[in-house]
Amino acid sequence: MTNGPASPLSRDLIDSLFPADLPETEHWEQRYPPRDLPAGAEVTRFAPSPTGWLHIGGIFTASINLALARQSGGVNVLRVEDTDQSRFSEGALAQFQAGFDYFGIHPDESELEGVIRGSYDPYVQSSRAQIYASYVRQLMREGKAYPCFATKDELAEISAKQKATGALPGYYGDWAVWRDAPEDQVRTRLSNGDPYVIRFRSPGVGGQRVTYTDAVRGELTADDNRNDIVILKSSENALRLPTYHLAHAVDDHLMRVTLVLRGEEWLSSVQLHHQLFDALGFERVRYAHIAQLMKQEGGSRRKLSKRKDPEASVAYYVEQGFPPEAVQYYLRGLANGRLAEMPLADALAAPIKLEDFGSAGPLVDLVKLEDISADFVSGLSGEEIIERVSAWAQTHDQSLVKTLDAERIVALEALKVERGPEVENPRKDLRKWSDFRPVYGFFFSSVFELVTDASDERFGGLSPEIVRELASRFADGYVAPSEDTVWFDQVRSLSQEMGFAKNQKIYKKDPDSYPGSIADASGVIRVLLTGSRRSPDMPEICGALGTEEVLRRVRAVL
RNA sequence: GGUCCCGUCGUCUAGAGGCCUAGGACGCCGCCCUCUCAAGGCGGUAACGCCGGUUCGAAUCCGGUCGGGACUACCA
Repeated sequence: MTNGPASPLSRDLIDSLFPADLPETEHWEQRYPPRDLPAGAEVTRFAPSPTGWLHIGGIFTASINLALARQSGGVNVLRVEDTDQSRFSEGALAQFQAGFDYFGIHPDESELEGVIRGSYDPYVQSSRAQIYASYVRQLMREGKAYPCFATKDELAEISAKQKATGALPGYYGDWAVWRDAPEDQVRTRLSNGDPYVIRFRSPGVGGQRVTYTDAVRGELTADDNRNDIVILKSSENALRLPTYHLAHAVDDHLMRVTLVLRGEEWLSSVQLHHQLFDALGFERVRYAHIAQLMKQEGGSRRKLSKRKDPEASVAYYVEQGFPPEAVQYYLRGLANGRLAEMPLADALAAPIKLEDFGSAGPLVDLVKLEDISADFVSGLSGEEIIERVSAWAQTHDQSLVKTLDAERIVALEALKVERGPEVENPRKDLRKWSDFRPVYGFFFSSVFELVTDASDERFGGLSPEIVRELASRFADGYVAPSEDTVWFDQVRSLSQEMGFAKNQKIYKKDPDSYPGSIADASGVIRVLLTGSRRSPDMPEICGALGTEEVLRRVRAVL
């Protein structure tokens, strides 16, 4: 078995496979010179495929990449990996943009919506076909790559035989039928116009072990790669594009990337990538393989999947209106556990450490995220909340925008209730912007629906007569809240006059003697005012609503 | 099947041979506060996957085993 670069095909044959004016690799090396950066500066990159909304794991990886570059005084690149035309989804780039904007991720170099930032462009792989071709030609001239005419069926046959005989799957050794094919055979197929791919001639030997260091996992050992993987896709396509492996090597070298941070699903490709870097004469990059975000399913866990799990897509967080800070904080805590123990602002400012990454894939815990989020929102002022809710509603709840615009004063009053700098223990009833309507909607006359039926079940089974009497007497004697009165006293005395139990304990001891407890009585007023048995502090609500509106709501049931 | 990665409360984790009767956070449960919620206060529940070995001593080191995950494409 031959492994080293065997006698290459003749130069004229190889060159005839490429455009005559294709630049030499030296051209690209000069076009994309090493970066002038201080020592220790990391050049990182985030390289998603345009297949729709970003995976939340993408935001995870993207922000860590960005942080690593920023905290080291380096550069962060966004590169679009669209070498698989069949998976391309229209609008994906706009969705990337929307996701990045939402989370405030702004790479230093990118190419989105036609705007190029950075001088190592283009940043979209389908625009780099010529570059890859130069390097493939070089590899072929050196006998490190060769054309393969095996058809899909032939490949399937090979793999079936391997399976039947228990041989390792792959295109290697005797299975690599085109690896050392005689030149005249290649010429014949070429003149027939048969489609072909270019394969890498792997220098790997079966059973050979290799060791390398991963920046998060430390020293790793594995069998060396010996598969002659495809590096340039079929000539059937008008535009010959590379596979991920070749594109990764060429792009990360030419973009002068120093640290490749990617998901652990790439771990088993490292040996191959090292071979490729070596064959191309590139300096090897440092790798950091981080764990995948997981999802609990039954007794086991699996990769969080965009197809199955709504929370896997960035769209979910954007649509629900989770504050980006909270999501970022949560994600950072997942990356480096110690950051989760810090206050949000500190954690977002603290550096990320590769060695602090956990190796196991964490489960995404939406409940925890919501807790973080509620805590974050409770620290915001009413103005800030309105601003953010409005911005969110702009694309997700148009009618709420109108309400907020028209009744801004009301909105402000609503958000003053048990909130603000002087409040020691602010309300934590808002986790995401979409919570605003269900939680605070009743403050707005245009959103609130009057409760007109005295036998409404929200009154908790009190007789309609009692409900009406309560409403009527409350309204008639209503006094707006003020500083020197205890507002609730009017409810208290009214409910006592009507025979309600003074408190829950008394009522529970002897339920038959009372129509209900004071909680039931105040519940009636609460339902009339808010439409719900649960609400913030009533006097504050009344203050915000104003006497006229309070009376209108209470009397609606009469 | 093969290769690799991973394994501490339900979840995220702290833990680098004695500071571990294993700490924190979220959740859950209870109590308190209370006109209902959201909170808040206090308390509680709950984990080193398993088996061997090394050692005076192991969650920490070693071996095995079990379990989970990833890869095994002209997808990334």
